[in-house]
This record gives sequence, structure tokens and C-alpha cells, in this order.
Amino acid sequence: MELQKLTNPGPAVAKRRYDDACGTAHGLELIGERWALLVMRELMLGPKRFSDLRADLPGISANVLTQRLEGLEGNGLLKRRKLPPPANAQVYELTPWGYEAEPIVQTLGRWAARSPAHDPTLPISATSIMLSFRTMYNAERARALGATIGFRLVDDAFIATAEAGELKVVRGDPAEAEAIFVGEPTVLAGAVYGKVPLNDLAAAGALKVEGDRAAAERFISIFELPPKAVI
Amino acid sequence: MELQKLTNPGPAVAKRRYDDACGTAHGLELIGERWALLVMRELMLGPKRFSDLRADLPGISANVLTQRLEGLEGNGLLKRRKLPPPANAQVYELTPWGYEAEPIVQTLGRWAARSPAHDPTLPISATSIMLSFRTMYNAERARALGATIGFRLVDDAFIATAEAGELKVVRGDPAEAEAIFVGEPTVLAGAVYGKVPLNDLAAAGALKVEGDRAAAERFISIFELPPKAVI
DNA sequence: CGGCATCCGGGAAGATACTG
DNA sequence: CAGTATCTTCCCGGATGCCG
Repeated sequence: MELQKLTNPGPAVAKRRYDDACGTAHGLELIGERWALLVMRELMLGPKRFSDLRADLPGISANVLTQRLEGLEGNGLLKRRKLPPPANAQVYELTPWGYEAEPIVQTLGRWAARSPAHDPTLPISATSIMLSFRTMYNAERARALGATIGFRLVDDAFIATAEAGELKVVRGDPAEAEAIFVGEPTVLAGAVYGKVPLNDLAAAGALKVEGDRAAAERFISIFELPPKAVI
Repeated sequence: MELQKLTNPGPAVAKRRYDDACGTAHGLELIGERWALLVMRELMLGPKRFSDLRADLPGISANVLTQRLEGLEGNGLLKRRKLPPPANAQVYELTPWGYEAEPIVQTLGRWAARSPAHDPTLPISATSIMLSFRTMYNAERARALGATIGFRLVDDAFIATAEAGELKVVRGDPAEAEAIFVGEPTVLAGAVYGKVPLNDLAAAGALKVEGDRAAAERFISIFELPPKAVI
């Protein structure tokens, strides 16, 4: 049994809405609150648990994460699901419509990458860097490349396949990959976007490459950041 | 001469940032605050004055609009410009990089239009409806159509040209248009997306069509809303 | 009138502690 | 592990007033 707050002023106080038929305004009501789109981003490559979300969104507090998850669930963008025994853990998973928000994440990210204020040395989550591959690959260069590359990033593993100019990224164990990157996401980002030489990172023990080193180098070469905007 | 707030706790208190190298997170720092993207939207078809922005964003308060304009200017997304005499008015205009944010507005709007909770009967601004034409036209149907249509929406006028499957929308006086819609943006939205018959609207005096009525009907027919998402 | 600055109330976000 | 509870801080929204 729940009590309504007695001090609740009732429906006379309109909640923070944009009274606007524009789809963009409605989109902001759905996913425009602080942290909401980043929670969506973290779920784009598959369901996660509360504590994983918390770990991958440094700075979010538990109660805000709870509120965002409730809001997104209420808006039909994600669902709570209980994994079958023996895992028995509760996970949060995007609905099909939730997954369709990926172009928003991509478009915003690609645009913001041109910002002169963008600091690429900050920490980055495993999901972020894998999603960025989908956004930032050069289709022309990828066309010339057929490759299956694996990633073991701390707790998560992914497989990226470049084929006929398309780049696919899925969560999963990279068994058949030609090369496998092993290390932390932020270091991987330095290698791919900062073009820090793999040799240096390997020597420092920061990022290992298992398998075909040349294939790993070719993979890195298909990514490029857009030019900075001139203000 | 400006005074720093004496109560300012100094740089010890980190401002609300997402410490995240992900481009999406940085994008949210640039344009993720409440109202910011809607301010950008209102400037997408050309500069505006403070009071016009306020009128086109119902619900925004003057001080919040001031803060957003300062923030967006500081981020290099817009500039204040003084019109030459005799106008002498100050206007806010997007920078080239600011204009490049249009795909964000579009992607978000197209995605959110699928929301079951979207209420298309709310008021809509002139800029919103004109921008939505760029987003929502069916390229296939537009290909079969060559048309120049004008719009006189209260204080603003626009020209839309459909040509070779492309739809262009610019601010300007519609002199040469085959047909001109005259009325309020919200009523126009009802005609285009609600498919309210033009005859009914004309009879009610809500929306007039000057010129070639058949051309106006054909123009409306190239737009369609995406199917609602199933939750 | 346009473009703010200021003050205030309410509510959202952040940090920390605590519980099943 | 998966959240609540509580407290503080800050932002948003509304009203008012200043000033060219």
C-alpha cells in the first residue's frame, strides 16, 4: 500500500513538459533527462544489471539510476527481465523500439566528436568504444577489408566483423577472431583514435594483441575522427 | 567590471559533467540541457530575436532562455549579431557547426514520432512544422512531384521546393509558388499529418490556400508519419 | 519593448549511508 | 547485489524590476 504525498499539490501543477507537438520535443520528454540517453547507450549491445550500469556510468548515483530506469521502463523503452536460474539475476533490456534509438546516439556522437572541447582522454566504457566503431568507421576503407576482430575488455567481450563495407559489432566470446585486443577500453580508444602505436601499448603491458598483429593494425586503420569544427 | 560570487566554492566543486570520452556524452554536455536543443531547432531556418524565440518556445522563461543562449554561444553553436540600421535589432544565429546539428533534431524527431504517447494536437511552431517537412517527406512520392509551395504562417514565411526527390525548405517570401498555405502552423500540421481535408479547413476559415489547390493537395500527399512502435 | 539581473519556491541531481 | 533513505546542493520556472 502506498501513500500519496499529502503535500502533493495535485494535477494543478503541470509536470515539466514542453507543450509542443514537434517530434523532437516529444523525444526530449522521452529520453531528454540527464543520464537517460547514456543509460540507453549502455544497453545498446545487450542487457545489463543494475550494478554494471552503475559501474559503466561513472558519476551516476544509485537513486538517479533507479529513477531513469523507472522512467525509461514507463516510456516503453526498456524492460526488467529476470534471468532463469541459476543466474537468477535481474537485468534491464531495451525493447525493440528502444534499440531503434541507436541512430540518435550515433548522430549526436558523430556531431559532438567535431567539438573543439571534446576530450578523448577521459575514461570510456566498453560499450561506448564498441558502439563508436559502428559510428566512426570509414566505409571506403572497410570495403577493402574483410576481418573478424575480437575484444576482451575487462568484464565484457565483443566480436567485430568488417565485411563488404559494413561493420557489425556484437557481444560475445571471440573464438574465431583473427586478432583479439585484450585490455581496458580507454587504452583501446587511444590506440584506435589516438593512433598510439600498438607496440608501445604492448610494451607497457596496457593492451595486448593476440593472434594476427597485422590484422589488428589494419582494423585500426579503418577508423578516423571527423575534422574539428571551426568556430 | 564583474564580481565573482563570493559564495562560489571554487573549482573544488566539479560542475555537472559526464566524465566520459564518448562523443554522445560530450554532445549531451553541449546541447543536453533542458530547452537547449529546442532553441537550436528554432534557429535552424535562420536567425531570430530574443522575443521571437520566447514566443516560439511556449513555457520557457526569460532567464532560462538567457542562460541557454549564453551556454550555446559559449560552446560555439550560435552567435549574437546586430542587424544593421534601421533594424538595429540583436539576433541570435547558429554558427556553421550549429547548423550541422540539424540531423540530431531530425533523427530524434523521427524516432519520437513513433511514440504511442506522442500527441500531435499540441501547438507547434512555424519552424517546427517546416523542419518536419524535411524529415518526414517520402522521397519516392516526392520524386514524382515537382512543386514550389509557399507558406505564410502568422509572422513567418517559407518556400518549399520538391524537386528530383529532394525537398528544400527556406525562409523567404513565397512569390512564385504554385500554391500558398496561409494560416497557423498547428492547423497546417493537422492538414498535412492529420489529413484533415483542406476543404473543411478552408470552410472554417482556419487555413487558406492561394493558387493551385490541386498542387497543395499533391504536396500534402508526400508526407506520412511512421508507424507507431509496439511496446 | 528587448535583454537581461534578482529573488524565491519547488524539484531534480549528487553524495552518503543504510537495508533486505 | 540491488536498490532505499536522507540530506544537501543546484537547476528550473515564475515573478518582478532595472535600464537602455
